[in-house]
Amino acid sequence: MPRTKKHLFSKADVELSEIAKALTHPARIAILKELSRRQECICGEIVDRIPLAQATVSQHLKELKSLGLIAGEIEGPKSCYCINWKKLDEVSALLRDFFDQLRTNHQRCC
Amino acid sequence: MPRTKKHLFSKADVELSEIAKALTHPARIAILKELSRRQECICGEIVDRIPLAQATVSQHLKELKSLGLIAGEIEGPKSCYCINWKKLDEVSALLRDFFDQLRTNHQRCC
DNA sequence: CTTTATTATCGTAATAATACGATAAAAGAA
DNA sequence: TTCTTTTATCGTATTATTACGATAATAAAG
Repeated sequence: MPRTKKHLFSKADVELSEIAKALTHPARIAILKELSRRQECICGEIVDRIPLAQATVSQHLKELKSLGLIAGEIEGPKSCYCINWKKLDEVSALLRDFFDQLRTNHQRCC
Repeated sequence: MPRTKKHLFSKADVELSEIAKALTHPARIAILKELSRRQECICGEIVDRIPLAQATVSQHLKELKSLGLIAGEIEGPKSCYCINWKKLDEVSALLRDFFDQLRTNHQRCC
């Protein structure tokens, strides 16, 4: 029955919800933190740091990549990921704007 | 097979992921925006504004309530919701801190 | 060329989220 | 009391997410 009804909402609301989805798993948060801590892009060191199977970590990396939050380059057998700071700043700004907007609208309530 | 492994992550990462979950559906974002626009708490006017069945909207309200982002009081047949600004500010701060932390760690990358 | 190490993808199973009709619950109106 | 309005909950169907073993793919090492 549940064909999703998300298309009935505004573009802005859908976009924000997509962004939020990136952060709904602690593994993806941990991956972003780990990547931000490194001077240089790492590869499968991430796998060692995340308490999940290699296949699962790879899947989370793929999701972060498809959202544009990280970039990955395959270098032979290894592959190398890093944060897409431009995108991350955009995302951060969108979330900040959302909360600011709520605050501004706020007039009086219970 | 997938018994969730979220308990293997840090408390902070899990907490942030729970917060993000509140925003992963455009209906919940729209509800928060709608509530913030009102001077007084409204009730089922939300249902009229959200393009989903009454039962579904009620379910989204319940989720926002269980996360503490909104408060609801039953007043006879009607019920009245409003934003919990204290909680919303906490959530907003946590997200801001997260992005700031990433930025601070950032040293050099590809 | 064969082996090894590293990562991505496939298949699949389990669980969570979404959506709504039907119905219950609650209190005011008739 | 009975009817009406409003909202919450239950049951259930569908879809999405999570998780991992197995396996493919890739390039360097031997």
